[in-house]
Amino acid sequence: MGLRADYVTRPREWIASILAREPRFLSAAQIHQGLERDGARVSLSTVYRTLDRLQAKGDISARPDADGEATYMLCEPRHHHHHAICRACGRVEDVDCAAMEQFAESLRAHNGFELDGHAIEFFGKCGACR
Amino acid sequence: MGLRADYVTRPREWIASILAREPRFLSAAQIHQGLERDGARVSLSTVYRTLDRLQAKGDISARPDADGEATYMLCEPRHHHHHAICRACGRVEDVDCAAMEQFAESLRAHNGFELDGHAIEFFGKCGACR
DNA sequence: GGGATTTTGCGAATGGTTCGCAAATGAGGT
DNA sequence: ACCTCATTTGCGAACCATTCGCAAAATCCC
Repeated sequence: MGLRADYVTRPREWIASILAREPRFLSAAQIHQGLERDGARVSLSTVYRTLDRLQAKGDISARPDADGEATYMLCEPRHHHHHAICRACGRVEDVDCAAMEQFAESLRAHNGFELDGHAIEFFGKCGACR
Repeated sequence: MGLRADYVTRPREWIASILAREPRFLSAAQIHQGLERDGARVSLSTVYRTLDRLQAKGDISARPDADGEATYMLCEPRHHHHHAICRACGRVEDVDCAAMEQFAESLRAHNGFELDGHAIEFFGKCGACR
C-alpha cells in the first residue's frame, strides 16, 4: 500500500518536454497549444494540475504576465537570481544578484526598510533579436 | 457640442479619495469594499472603468498581485522609480533607481542584453511594521 | 432650467482557472 | 502477463475577476 505516489505518465512527460525546450514564460493555454501541435492530446485541466504540481516541487517558477495571466518556466527558484526578458521573443536569461547587496544596504539606511527579498525584471532585446 | 468631455462625478471623487489615502496597491474589489464602508454606493463596474481611466491618464500605476489579480495605486509611473512593498501591511515606499545604471552596464557587457527598461520589487518590513 | 453628452448601474457575457466524478492509466506484486 | 488498487486524466460544470450592452441618471454648459 504505497502512500504518496508519483506516477510517470505520458501527459507529464509531454508537458515537461515542452517546458524543457522553451526558455521563456508560457501560459497554460500556450503549453496546451504546443501539445496539440506535437500531436499530444492532453486536457487543459491536466496542464494546470501538472503545472501546480511542478511548482509545488520547486521545478518551475511562475509569474503573472502584464494581463494577470499565469505563466510558467522551467527554472529553479531555489537558488535566488533574476531574469532578463527579451521584449521581442520572450527569451529569459538568468542574472545573478551580486550587485543587489549594496543596493539593499542603502535602502535600509535611507528608508529604514528591512529587506528580506526582492524581484527584478529587465526588459530589452536579447543577443539573438538585436 | 463639446467633444472629449471629462465629467467630475461623485463616484470618481470617492474612488480618488480612497486611492489618495492608501499608500498601497488595492484591487478593484478592495476599493469597492472601502467605498461601501464609507457609505458610498458605487457599482463594481464603475470602479473598474474609473481605474482604467485613471491609468490611461497616467495618474495611477497597476500591477497584478501574486495571484494575478489586478491592483492599483496612486503613483505617477511617468517619473521612473521602484517600489519597496511591506510584506506585513502592503505599504509602498518609492525608491529611485540611481544604482541601477551600473548594473545595466554589466548586464550589457556580460550577457549582450540590450536593456531598455526594468522593474524591481523589494519585499520586507517597513519602519512602522518592524 | 433645458438639451446634448457622458457616466452609472445592472445583468449578462467572457475568459482564465478550479472542481467533482467516472473512466483510464501506472505501479507493484503474484 | 494478469490483478488489484491508488493515482491521474478528461469532461463538463462551477467559479471568479473583468468586460460589455443598454436604458436610466448625472453632469455640463448655455
